[in-house]
Amino acid sequence: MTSDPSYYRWTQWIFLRLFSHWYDKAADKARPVEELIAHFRQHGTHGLQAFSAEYRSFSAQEWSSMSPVDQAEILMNYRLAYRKESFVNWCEALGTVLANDEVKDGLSERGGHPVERKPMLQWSLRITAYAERLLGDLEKLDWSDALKTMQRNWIGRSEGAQVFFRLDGHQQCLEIFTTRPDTIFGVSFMVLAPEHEWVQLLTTPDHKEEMDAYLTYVKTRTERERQSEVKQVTGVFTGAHAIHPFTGELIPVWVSEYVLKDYGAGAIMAVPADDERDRAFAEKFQLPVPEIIDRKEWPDAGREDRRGWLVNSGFLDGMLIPDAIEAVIRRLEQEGCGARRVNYKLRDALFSRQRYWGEPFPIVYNRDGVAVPVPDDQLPVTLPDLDNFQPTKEGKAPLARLAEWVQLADGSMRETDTMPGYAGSSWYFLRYMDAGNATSFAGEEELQYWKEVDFYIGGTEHAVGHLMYARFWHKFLFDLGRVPTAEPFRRLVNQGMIQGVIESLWLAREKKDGSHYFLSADLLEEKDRSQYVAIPVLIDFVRDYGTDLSYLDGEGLGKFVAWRPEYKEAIFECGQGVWQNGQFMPKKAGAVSSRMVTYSEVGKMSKSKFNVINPDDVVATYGADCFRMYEMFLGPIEQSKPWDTKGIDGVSKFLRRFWAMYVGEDGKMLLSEDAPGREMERILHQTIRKVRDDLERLSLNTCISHFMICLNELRRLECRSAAVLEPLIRLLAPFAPHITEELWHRIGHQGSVHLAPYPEADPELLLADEILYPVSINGKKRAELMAPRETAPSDLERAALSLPDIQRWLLGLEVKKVIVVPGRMINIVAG
RNA sequence: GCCGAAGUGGCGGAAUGGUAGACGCGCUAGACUCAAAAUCUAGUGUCAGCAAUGGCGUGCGGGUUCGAGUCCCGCCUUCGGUACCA
Repeated sequence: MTSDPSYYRWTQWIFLRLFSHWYDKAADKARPVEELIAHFRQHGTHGLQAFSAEYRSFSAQEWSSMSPVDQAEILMNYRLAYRKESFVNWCEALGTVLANDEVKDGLSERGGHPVERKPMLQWSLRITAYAERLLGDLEKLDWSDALKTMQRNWIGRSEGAQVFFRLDGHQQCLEIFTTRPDTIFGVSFMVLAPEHEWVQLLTTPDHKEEMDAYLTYVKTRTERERQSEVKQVTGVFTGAHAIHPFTGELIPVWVSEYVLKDYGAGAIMAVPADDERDRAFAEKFQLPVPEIIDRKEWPDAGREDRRGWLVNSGFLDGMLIPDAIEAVIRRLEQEGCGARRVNYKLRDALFSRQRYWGEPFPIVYNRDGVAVPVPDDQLPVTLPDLDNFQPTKEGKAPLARLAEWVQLADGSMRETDTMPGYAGSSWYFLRYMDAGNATSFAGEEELQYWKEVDFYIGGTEHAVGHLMYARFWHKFLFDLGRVPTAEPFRRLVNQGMIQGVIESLWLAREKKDGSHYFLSADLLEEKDRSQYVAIPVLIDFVRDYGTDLSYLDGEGLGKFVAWRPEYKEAIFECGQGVWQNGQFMPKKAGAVSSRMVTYSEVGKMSKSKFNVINPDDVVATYGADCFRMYEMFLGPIEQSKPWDTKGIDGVSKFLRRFWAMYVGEDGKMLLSEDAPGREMERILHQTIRKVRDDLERLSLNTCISHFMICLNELRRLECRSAAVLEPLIRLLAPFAPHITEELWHRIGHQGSVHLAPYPEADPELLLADEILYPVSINGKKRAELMAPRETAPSDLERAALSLPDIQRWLLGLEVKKVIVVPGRMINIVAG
């Protein structure tokens, strides 16, 4: 649906709104760019509180004298959809950009080619402008705490200070962010991210060679690796020095991959005395570690507890940490070399993809290269047909191949990147409210009627991706007055993931005799594991799928290399022999067939893992109702588990028996108008109550078992009474929508069963006349007692004590106390 | 490391502090059938016993309680999330 032009027309439309709006921090909402331009014209940047990437100030006059190209560039700093240089995982050999998922240990998952971090001009969405609201509004939502915590951590708000350090021999000041400005007297070095724009500028000639080598090394490392290998400390000295704002001391400036470009200012002041990473770095490179916090009074306190007295810290000496933080910020502000600052871990969302399948951007570039929106009345910009979906040699998106599509008559050129999957998925729920609307993404009246999504059931895998983007788009549309609520999803429950088994082959990192070399999983020893990369295999090729010994036979290997031509000539070491180019060469006589064991692990079912099981097959065999009920029956909704059809027959039997209750083998209806027995009514009403209760707490698996129990009992009673069986259809309708609808019509109703009222339990009919009491001695059950519902506790006690079994057990014991819980149990305390 | 969740038969799982293992799968036996499938009936935690019956049983060790899978304390294990976040 999101890939249909009549839908993505509105995705493009929303994108253009994002493009033409900026975030006003004073009003705390998005406003049209025209208003920003008006402000620039009158006041320049004076008095402006806007969310932007760079802080630049200019006067009204300076603005007016700028060229249109320069003005456009300035505006890009403010637009909510904007273009900037971003780092991507570039794979030269494949000529494409890869997702973090597709890169393993610096090599592409496909083919094992080197991948490097490369800056490219990309569209991004300024979600960071909404960070505070995305954080604050979480409070109002009826979501699980686990999910809220995840979003909070992802947004990662931290309070601290930005500090500017003058640089020795340079004009510029180096900006850093710290949550602990009080430790400023403990700074013994500075660290820049390798991508920091001043690395080249600051590196002195005698350190240049070492720095270039280091930067080359860092390029081969993905962000994920840089963040996961905590133990290895690497870095290079630039040769430059910063000047301490209070002491005037010279502080060496280093570059290290442990500092990330996109967080804070991309540079830190390192305080080895109070930061583990800084300390490890100082130890490795023998930098001083000045002590500045005295924690003697709080021996158990960690860094996070912020307990301690400041020492060796100039004017901060003798202060407690929280007081020192306040004092130092005040002083930094007075001296104009720093300010209080709130920082977020959340980063702007990369919105460009160099792929074919995606919504085209409704953007053209004029002769000056300025991005210009396609007018609303020319939307949608549709995805043109293409016969080659590869990126171009220069790394441009596949659409760039279509010169006649890209090049417009007036000399301007179309954007050739496409939008990512989450573009369409960020607002689809709004389209459901008014799917056919041709003049708006959804009509105002419809939006007012439906408002937001009352109840959203989704997997945790969307916790910080989809759910964050959708909230952001929704808030933006709310600012525009286009949706009535500030949040899209009021209540949210995380269902467990249906997992799959991921099957992979081990590929050696090093080629053997110039060929790719795969090793059967049963032959790989633990110690050699780091020398191999797991290459996922389409599970259709695998024999004994899901077992420890799942494998590819010769046929499977043939399919594998046909599917992955880059491994056409690879060597497959199978143990008993070697398979290559469709031939199996046994090592010794007697080995007949190849058996390439795959590595199996339970994980999410995902297109990228090639382990998706299509429910169509199950639906074709068992029907959609059965599939639906079996999924419910599997277990608690929030629990993840691998997909397994082992128990599906039970549900299938239930549905067939259910049908057989109503319809005879000759197709005739079996219902009678006879008055139902009391027991039948009780069974029905107890089932109604239990199903309603369990539905309320989303315990769907127990609902299904209540239906099974109900059916078993009604079958035992040979129930045909319409007074019982008619409400039962309505009760089952949400669980088995098709079969119930069919039965509903067969028993003579016209409308849909799904519009009929849901049955309510009659409390009068719920209670059984007799209750079977367990009789325990000291908490151990020794006998049972059947008694009428209204029996008084004292009578129950007498009856229990007189049971023969109980008398036998009580021989030689003294009864000390009898506990009777009416309707529940009887316990005799004896000793 | 931190945060979160969970440990119950051969398996998926059930149990407001009150009969542990509901319901289903699987398995065993029987009925129907020439036979099989399908269907139906019965049994199925474990140990001892022909049986009646009894002992033991919810990861491990303690505790609270008339009574603990459930509550409390301490451990173990597994799964999920997350991490050079300055």
